[in-house]
Amino acid sequence: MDHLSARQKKILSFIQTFIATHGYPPTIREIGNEVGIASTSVVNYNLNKLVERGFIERSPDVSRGLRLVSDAAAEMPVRFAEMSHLVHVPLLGSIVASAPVPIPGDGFTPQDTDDSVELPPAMIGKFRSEDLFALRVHGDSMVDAMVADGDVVILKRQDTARNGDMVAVWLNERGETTLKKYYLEGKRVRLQPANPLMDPIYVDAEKVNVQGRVLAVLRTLQ
Amino acid sequence: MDHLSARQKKILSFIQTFIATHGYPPTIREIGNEVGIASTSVVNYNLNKLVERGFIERSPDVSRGLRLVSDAAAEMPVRFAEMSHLVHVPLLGSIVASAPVPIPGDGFTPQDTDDSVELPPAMIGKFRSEDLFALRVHGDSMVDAMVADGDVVILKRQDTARNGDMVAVWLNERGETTLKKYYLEGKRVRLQPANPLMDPIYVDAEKVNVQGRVLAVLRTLQ
DNA sequence: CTTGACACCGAACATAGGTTCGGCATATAA
DNA sequence: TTATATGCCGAACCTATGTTCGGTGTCAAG
Repeated sequence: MDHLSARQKKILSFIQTFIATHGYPPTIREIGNEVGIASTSVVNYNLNKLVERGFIERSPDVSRGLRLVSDAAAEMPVRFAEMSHLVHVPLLGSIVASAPVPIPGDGFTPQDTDDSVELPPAMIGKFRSEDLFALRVHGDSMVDAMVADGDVVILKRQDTARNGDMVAVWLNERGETTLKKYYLEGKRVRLQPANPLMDPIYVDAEKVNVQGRVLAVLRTLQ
Repeated sequence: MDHLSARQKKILSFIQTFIATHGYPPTIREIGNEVGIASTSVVNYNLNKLVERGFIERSPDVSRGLRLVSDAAAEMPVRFAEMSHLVHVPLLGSIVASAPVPIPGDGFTPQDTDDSVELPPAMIGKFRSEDLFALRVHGDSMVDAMVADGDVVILKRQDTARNGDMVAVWLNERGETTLKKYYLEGKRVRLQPANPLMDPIYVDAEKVNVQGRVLAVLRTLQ
């Protein structure tokens, strides 16, 4: 099966853009630097995976001896997407009301998952893609945030919020994760649902743990 | 002047064919071998001449650090360049409850607008991008469809629907546009809100004008 | 003739960059 | 549990490859 890990997708798209901008392919070390791989052997390892799956070809003992497989264009829309300029955001898991958000670095690292979401660069704005992660919403517990079952939420990892930010918070007193707009008012926090028909809740500021800021919500049907 | 020696022309054309066949540029020694130059320094010398005359560019200390300059590159297969870009969907206008949806070909053509939305190819699935258009939601009239003020809805133009499709419909009896899930039940249509807490409405099948099918909903914050 | 620019050679040098290998986790299979 | 496979790390290894430099021959100008 030609499923690629997030890391391999990242490598592939980096090779593509590198060739486009430089006119020659990147070295193993250049790839490792960009993708965040410490050892050249690991890059080598993943490049061989890409060869096995037919995305690239290599010439042994040749520096920069890489080429993208030419018929990848004609192949599948899947591969079409693999090599585009898209930003890959790791899909870390799911978000439910009854548990804290899985956050990268907190036992969840991007390498742990091979699932990822592709985003147009315009959607993530000026933020670095390393700070971003995605979660799939399960269940209808976020309906008051106008987020439906199956939606994907794009988050930027941060533990503080400014007024008006839509954030994912963990309310330790209630044992509950929720998505709300954040407003600090004195010593308490007003958490305002996105749905204008719903009422806000008020929580003591110390009981609010900001997990991340919501940058986008994606819903694809069918 | 622009004049190149026979040797330099030979070098240039070799670089071109080498890149075309290998996917990466040749080394100095590979060039020398092919063109019949014994010393690497002489190849280096002539390459610098080609740089001076603007035919190629070089990156110092980089193996195979060559690239053909624009017009030479224009002859190269640019297969990956254009396919790597995002799908552009025209943003035709806004969708409100009180007016029919602006549909391409119905007085609204993609050329009429210069605004567009970039999408990852994965999000539009197998559909042709020509059939797609986007609308921005204004106001809170779509909250029962879990669509908020400011969201962008990606639609595929079609005037029929299958059961379960999320569609944009114009209800001429009510004079209202709405986003609902479509279920044909006998001679009437059940229009089910996405929000599971809301109740469906029932409309005579002839009074329902399907404007398009919703493929995705995008919400970007900040 | 001398000088100097031009094109080239050969060899030595330095480093950019691919390859290999032992080891360490984690997960799934036996 | 013990295996086996996968993904990763770090270091050592070695060669592929760009750079430098002292020479040689030619030719035209001073």
